[in-house]
Amino acid sequence: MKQESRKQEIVNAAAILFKEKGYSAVTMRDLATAMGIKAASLYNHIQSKQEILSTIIIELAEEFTTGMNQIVNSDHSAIQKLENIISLHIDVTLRNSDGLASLNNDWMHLEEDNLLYFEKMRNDYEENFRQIVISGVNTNEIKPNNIEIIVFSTLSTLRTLYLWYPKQKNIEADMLKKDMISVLLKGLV
Amino acid sequence: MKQESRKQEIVNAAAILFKEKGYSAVTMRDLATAMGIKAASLYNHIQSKQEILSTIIIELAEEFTTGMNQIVNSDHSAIQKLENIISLHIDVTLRNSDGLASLNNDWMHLEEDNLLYFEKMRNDYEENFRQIVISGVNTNEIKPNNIEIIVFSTLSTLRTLYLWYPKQKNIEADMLKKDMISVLLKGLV
DNA sequence: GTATCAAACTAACAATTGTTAGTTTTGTTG
DNA sequence: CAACAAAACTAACAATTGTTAGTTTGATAC
Repeated sequence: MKQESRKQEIVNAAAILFKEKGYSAVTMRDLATAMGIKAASLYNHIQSKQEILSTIIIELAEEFTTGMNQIVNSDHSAIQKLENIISLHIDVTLRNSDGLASLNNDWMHLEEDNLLYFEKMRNDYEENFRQIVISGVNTNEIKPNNIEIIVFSTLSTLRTLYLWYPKQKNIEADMLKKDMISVLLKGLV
Repeated sequence: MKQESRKQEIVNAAAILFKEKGYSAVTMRDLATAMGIKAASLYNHIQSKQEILSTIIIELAEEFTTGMNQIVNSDHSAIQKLENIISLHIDVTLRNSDGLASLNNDWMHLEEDNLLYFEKMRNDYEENFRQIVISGVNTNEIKPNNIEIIVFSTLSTLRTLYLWYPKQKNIEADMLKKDMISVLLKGLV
């Protein structure tokens, strides 16, 4: 469908505005102005404001879920798995850092099924992460610090990448991955 | 003033609601309901919704600024200073984790002077942090990884403490500080 | 018991919100 | 050119927003 293209433009523009002010503070008229059209015209392409939000968030959450599942089902060491998770976050952040703002800050404005679906994906993701850390501790790959603190501190850094990365102009993805692995993981070993 | 007390109750209730849904999504009627009164009655104690937000955020930002200034002006080593910064974040988080949600997610809804004032404090704080890391690298206390990545990963963890700490019931402040210092700093050394 | 004052109330406002209905414009295809 | 669909428009709606004005309540002090 060609309409997909115009809808995607709207979703992308919305993600930028949501990043700046949050979902609730962005009006359909704001979004329309950003697109150079009138608010009512948006509804030729989308069904509701809520649909825009869920399009942004669910797609990203599914990307993370898919990536995490591949990593979990691989036969790498715990440390290698953590390196792949870091790599996953950096890749997704590079591809759609605007949308990640909504995923991090506006997920609670999802409604009904999408809210439950998102929360399940998020919980599963965290639990997979936790199990990888635990297995790493068991195989002596990872120093036996408090598990929750390791999980939290690593995840919070990865989740906040979207805020930080766009500001760093002179860092390439590969360099970033290398340094991030060094800073986040070498301390744990 | 006795009124200070009632105002503080409102501000505290607001911080909880702002944490759950964000500043823009919380209405004065929501807040009034949480206080068990009608929306108009709130205005006997506060001047505007905006005043509530700035009260929450500016107070916290000033706490961080004061704490950071003391640390910067001390004659400790860079590592000791970083340990004190971690300690500062944990103390503030313990005292007011609800308010920290607004500081992190709703600061952009501050208006005029308060917005500028906040942004200046935030920038100064980051710059102080950065200089401490740099001096630590210069004295060989800290491994010479990319400075920005060290600053970002450490700060992002500290800034997100408010999300995580209230969920951990069986961790005391001292234990948390010890583990946090271990996870965040030992890796850098 | 009357005066006082903080703190609640009712009622209403002007502005803004997401959204719908119906119409016109634009560009492409036969 | 005629036909069609995509995509814009105007106009309006019902609901909700932050806030104000004026009034009543309830407790404390004289």
